[in-house]
Amino acid sequence: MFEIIDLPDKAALAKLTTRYPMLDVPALETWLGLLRISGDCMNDLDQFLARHNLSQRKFFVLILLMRNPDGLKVSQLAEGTGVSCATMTGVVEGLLKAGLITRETDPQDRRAFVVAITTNGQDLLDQVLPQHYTRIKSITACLDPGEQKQLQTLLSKIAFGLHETRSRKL
Amino acid sequence: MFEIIDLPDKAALAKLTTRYPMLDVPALETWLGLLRISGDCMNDLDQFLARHNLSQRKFFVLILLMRNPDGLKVSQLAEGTGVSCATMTGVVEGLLKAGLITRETDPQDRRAFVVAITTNGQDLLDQVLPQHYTRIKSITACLDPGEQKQLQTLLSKIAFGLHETRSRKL
DNA sequence: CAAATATATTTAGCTGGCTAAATATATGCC
DNA sequence: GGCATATATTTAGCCAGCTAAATATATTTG
Repeated sequence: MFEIIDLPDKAALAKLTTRYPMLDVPALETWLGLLRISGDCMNDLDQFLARHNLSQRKFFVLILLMRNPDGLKVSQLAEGTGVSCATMTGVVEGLLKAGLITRETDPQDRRAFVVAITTNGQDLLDQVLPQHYTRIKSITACLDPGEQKQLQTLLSKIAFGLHETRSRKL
Repeated sequence: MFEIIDLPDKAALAKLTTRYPMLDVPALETWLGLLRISGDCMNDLDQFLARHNLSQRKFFVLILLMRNPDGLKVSQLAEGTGVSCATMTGVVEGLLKAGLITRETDPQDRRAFVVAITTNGQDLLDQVLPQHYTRIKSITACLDPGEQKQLQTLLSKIAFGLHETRSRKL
């Protein structure tokens, strides 16, 4: 997790700039601010979910399964939550043990397993998601609708800049 | 790492709202957007640093040591980069092996070690930081100075909202 | 001054990522 | 039909976090 506590102050930044003239202080502050705040949000999410014995990964898997009542293959879960199949095997293992999902062989493809949410799993989501959504509403409550739109626009510009930077192979 | 690939579309969100009426769709979109983009930036940073055989943690440690030429204790490094002392022991181990830092007993406190950056370590930073700062400038280049200020303001409102939410123990 | 407490670091063992290789099954192409 | 290739999953082994307990040294206090 990104968690710089000891951020440079103005004096430190000035010194850095003499050593590294390409340093754009406002750009760095913007970037640091983004990663810092979002890191805090991420930690907060982890702590909230931990109270329900869930990790981010398990939580996302349950949500994906709720959206797909016919079940999903392990590989689809891996792709949908951005981890490898090997990792997803472990996540599925944990959720199975907790009784939150089922895993059955796919009648269409005997290589594959179809994973589906159980009543217990849905009950857990029905308990966690209302709190989760209430928290998210509270976290963003300081932004009026216009500001939320603004933030999303600015973030998408960053996403574009990131994409550009990568395609320029910097 | 936060990495939801399969975000809900409008139809899925509408369905969710009927099940969970407290769901504020724009708030959720704002929050998801923030964590998504910053997750992408984080992955990008990891990949960039990996090309120089550095992790985020090692990188931050080297930067802290550059800012503190007289060296820092293991506990100070742990605190400054947001990990436990136990974890920092491992990070220091790796940096020692790579010849980027030194570790000597503190003459003032024989329980402690003082860690300092070596010439090799500084040379590595002198190679990595210019690229790093150039990349950050490029990533944020789509935002003019006013927009950068705006983004920072909006982010600090989120930080405030997060703090409020936590102190309300939601 | 000696005992209790606090601080600095390390060790051991856990968790949850990862990749690469193994296994099983499907699919495509002669 | 049968071989080559592709896909789905698991296993094994690595890395980097974490906490709790161990060790060593400082500091405080009766």
